[in-house]
Amino acid sequence: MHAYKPKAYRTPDGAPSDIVIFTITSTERKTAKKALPVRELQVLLIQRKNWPFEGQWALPGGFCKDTESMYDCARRELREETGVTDVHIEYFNVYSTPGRDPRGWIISHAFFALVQERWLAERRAADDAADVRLFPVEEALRMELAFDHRTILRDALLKVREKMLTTTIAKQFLEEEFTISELYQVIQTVVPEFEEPNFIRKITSTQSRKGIIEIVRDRNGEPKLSNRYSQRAAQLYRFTDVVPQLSLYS
Amino acid sequence: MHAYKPKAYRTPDGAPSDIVIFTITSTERKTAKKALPVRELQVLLIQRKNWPFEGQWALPGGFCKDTESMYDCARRELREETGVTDVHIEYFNVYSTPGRDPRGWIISHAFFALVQERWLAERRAADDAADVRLFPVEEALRMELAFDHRTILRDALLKVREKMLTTTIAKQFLEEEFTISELYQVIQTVVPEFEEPNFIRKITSTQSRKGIIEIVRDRNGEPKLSNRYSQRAAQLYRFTDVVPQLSLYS
DNA sequence: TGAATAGTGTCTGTAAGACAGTATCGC
DNA sequence: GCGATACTGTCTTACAGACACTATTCA
Repeated sequence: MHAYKPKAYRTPDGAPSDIVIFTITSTERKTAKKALPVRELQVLLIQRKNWPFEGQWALPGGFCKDTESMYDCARRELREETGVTDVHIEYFNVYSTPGRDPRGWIISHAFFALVQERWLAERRAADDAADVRLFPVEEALRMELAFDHRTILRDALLKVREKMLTTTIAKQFLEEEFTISELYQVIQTVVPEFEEPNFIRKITSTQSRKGIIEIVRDRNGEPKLSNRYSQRAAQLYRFTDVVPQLSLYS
Repeated sequence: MHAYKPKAYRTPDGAPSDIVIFTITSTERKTAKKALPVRELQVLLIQRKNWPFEGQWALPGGFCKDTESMYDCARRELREETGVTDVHIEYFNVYSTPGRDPRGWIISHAFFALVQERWLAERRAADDAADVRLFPVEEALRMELAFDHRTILRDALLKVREKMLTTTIAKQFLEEEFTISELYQVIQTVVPEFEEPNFIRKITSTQSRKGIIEIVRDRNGEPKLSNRYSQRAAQLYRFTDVVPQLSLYS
């Protein structure tokens, strides 16, 4: 009936995805023999080797193809930039302020990914990047990043902090089996102001939330312990499939 | 240095925003004289009068211009479709599955808006729409909507339900001052399975959350009451500026 | 024995959850 | 007095928060 005119108006010059890749690095403390490692939240940046923002650090990302969804695009870029597959990747916002990219009208879709440090071991630079590096988040936030990537990084960090406290994404930074101290440390690494003196009581003996983790037992039904970081062996836990439902009103 | 070739690859044919406009309708019960109204969650749809999906119902929305951000676009579309400004509007997801729009490669950005029924009083159809109507959400979810709009509507509803229980967006559906019953009713209208026998105790006398609402007092410092819906006058409350921080771990 | 981690015991005050009871007021 | 809304009283159990105490093992 009505003919559709596809190019009556200007169309975008590209729809990329940008990915804020977070990891937690662990470094052993030399002071003590068996002690909890020092953990730090880091973000992966690449140094641009092309115009615009040549030489500046930027979030990894790239243009979406017409044969893939934004989510596919983000996963592909993550694989191409880091070699990593099968990790937690989540969309969180769109960045579309006019003029945000000197190349034209480019609408960027921001994802964050949570990756274990060991998956990044064999990371490799993509064509587009002169260098790839991890930076502590606090340092990255003080840098002058390409485009509006500092804003994107700040938003991603706020989102991850919120989700760290309201969902079970902490498991992305932990082994399948972990001790309560490790969990506590991971939460504190992402949310520095988090402090909870009676943490172990709350999580293990509070009816309303103890369902989210469970004690690991060996095949004899005996509680499974670990002394990786301690003299006295600690109980191992794992996350269950329970999806916590928080509510203001109940 | 490196010349930038803007049209080396195919670029998107458009980046629209689609808006899921929710409202709660109130209809008086004829049985009783002073009684709480029957409330229902409704969504605004428009009937398309152009190809594609001519004649089918769709979410309001439209293409973004290169002089505005996606958020600006959504607000403009909301104003054009309903005449409404200054309401809660929030971005929640991107829809980009290849083939989702027969007109080409079109990446849609989905927002939801929460609007009071009375703001929709003087709504008017846009050029593009043969008709504009409110549908109960449950009915809209059973309809065959244009494009992937049923998926978008379903996702929006899940998001709004989650936010209804974890943030103070309930205030978008209430007057500045409201009674506890009205608040309870609004929550139940959006989240039908919500039930909380001791609701009034929790919200008014629990240290950890009573900060989110406060008693309204008149200029003499006397508690301000309302008997709009009841024989016995009920205490009026208002939301404070407190932003609730929910946490699994504390 | 001390350092480092991993817990447990116990007490107090507050909150959750259930459910019955009272209050107000128009018809 | 009834119906409809709006609370309050009271009781039991659960949880929060504090803090001292015990447990395990290695250097």
